[in-house]
Amino acid sequence: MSMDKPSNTAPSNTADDILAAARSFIVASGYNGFSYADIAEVVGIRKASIHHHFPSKVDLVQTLVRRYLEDAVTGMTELERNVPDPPELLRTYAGFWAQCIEDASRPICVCALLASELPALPPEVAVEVRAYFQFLSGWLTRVFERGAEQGTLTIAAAPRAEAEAFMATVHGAMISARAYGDVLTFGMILAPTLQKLIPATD
Amino acid sequence: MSMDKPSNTAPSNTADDILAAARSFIVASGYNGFSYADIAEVVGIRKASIHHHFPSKVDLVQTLVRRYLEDAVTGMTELERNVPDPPELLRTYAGFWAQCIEDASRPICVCALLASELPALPPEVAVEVRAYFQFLSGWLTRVFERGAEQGTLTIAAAPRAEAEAFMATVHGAMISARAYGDVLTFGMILAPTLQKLIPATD
DNA sequence: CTCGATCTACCTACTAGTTGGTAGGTGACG
DNA sequence: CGTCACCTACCAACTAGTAGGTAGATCGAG
Repeated sequence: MSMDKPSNTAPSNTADDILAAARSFIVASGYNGFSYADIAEVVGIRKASIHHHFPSKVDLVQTLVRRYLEDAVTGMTELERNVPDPPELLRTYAGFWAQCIEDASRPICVCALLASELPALPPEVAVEVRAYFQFLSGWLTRVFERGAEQGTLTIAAAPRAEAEAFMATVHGAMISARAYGDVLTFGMILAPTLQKLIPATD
Repeated sequence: MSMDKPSNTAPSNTADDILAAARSFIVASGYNGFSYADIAEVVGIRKASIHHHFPSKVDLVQTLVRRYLEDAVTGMTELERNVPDPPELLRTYAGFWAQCIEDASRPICVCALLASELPALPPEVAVEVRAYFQFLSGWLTRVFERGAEQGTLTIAAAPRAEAEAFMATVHGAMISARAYGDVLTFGMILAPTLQKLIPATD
């Protein structure tokens, strides 16, 4: 199997290209909205070659979502180190997605989209999507707990409930932006949401 | 398989059966998540017969979403006549969906799901989905306007923004409930959301 | 240094099954 | 009679996935 060091023989980025293509298809139309043929065309290889990197579609999407979660974990960890203030943390998180939607680089969260069609997902993928929600909800819960302790966030219910509500609003705002075809909708929705959570200071 | 005849003189309800089957498939897995063969099996007719009622898949889903919107319009109008109080209106709306999710009868809003995969939808369907969002947002905006005038709703931003935020939270909460596989999640999310909007009366 | 074994990344060609959709026929009924 | 609702029997295109082959890089042994 693989005891080799990937340090020198790195240039095979085809697997990453496949994952990137798959992600762009998934955020456009979900798990059933793309085929190996679609990916083959944009990556520039033959359909069968995809199976060399990802034996089945389940493997491909499972890898994709797992990596998506890993990126979220590292991203949130880094964000928290740079920006320790709970209100600023929420603002930065919301601002990140506002930016992603406005420049169309990531018009919606992969896991939010996949969760909406979760009953139809292969179980291997479903479990990864669920893990993403649990991680994000846990992270937000800790932010709200800290904000409540410090008095820097105004919360009316348990931190867990506030975190789930905040996450739901973010995901719903992505969907609304998509429904209206208006990238500014996301920011319009998050503004009052953040305003209610952050005591007026200025 | 049996040729049981609809001896009751009712008009052909096959079209409605097809629409009902399509809806249950769509809420499970989206536009690309079902086929004419799937519908034929649960309705108990042959695949080709569906084309007699709905010439194409686009016709079928377009009819479905249009009727979904019509039902929403009549439902909201009736609701507003019975329950004129803005806070109670929001509570009833949220409670309706909480009930639908808990008894699994409508585990998610058809249009919220379709909106998430909107770029992949046929334009005829996309326009109906957009119309649903516009109607619901408009209705909620009027509720928030009235609540703000009366002082029965505590809003921090423009009624339109509050309405969009509320709608987004409802849709996001549906997705979270689905992601966690926990029907009580929806209610947990809506509780603090409503609490913030409705001034304490006790 | 060279020979061959092995591995990687890709290919052509194919399979079995599914997709939405069509053509044309049949029996019931007013 | 014609219309309606449904049928059988198709179709071309597409689905994920498989079989087997090839060019080139790598590597260890003689």
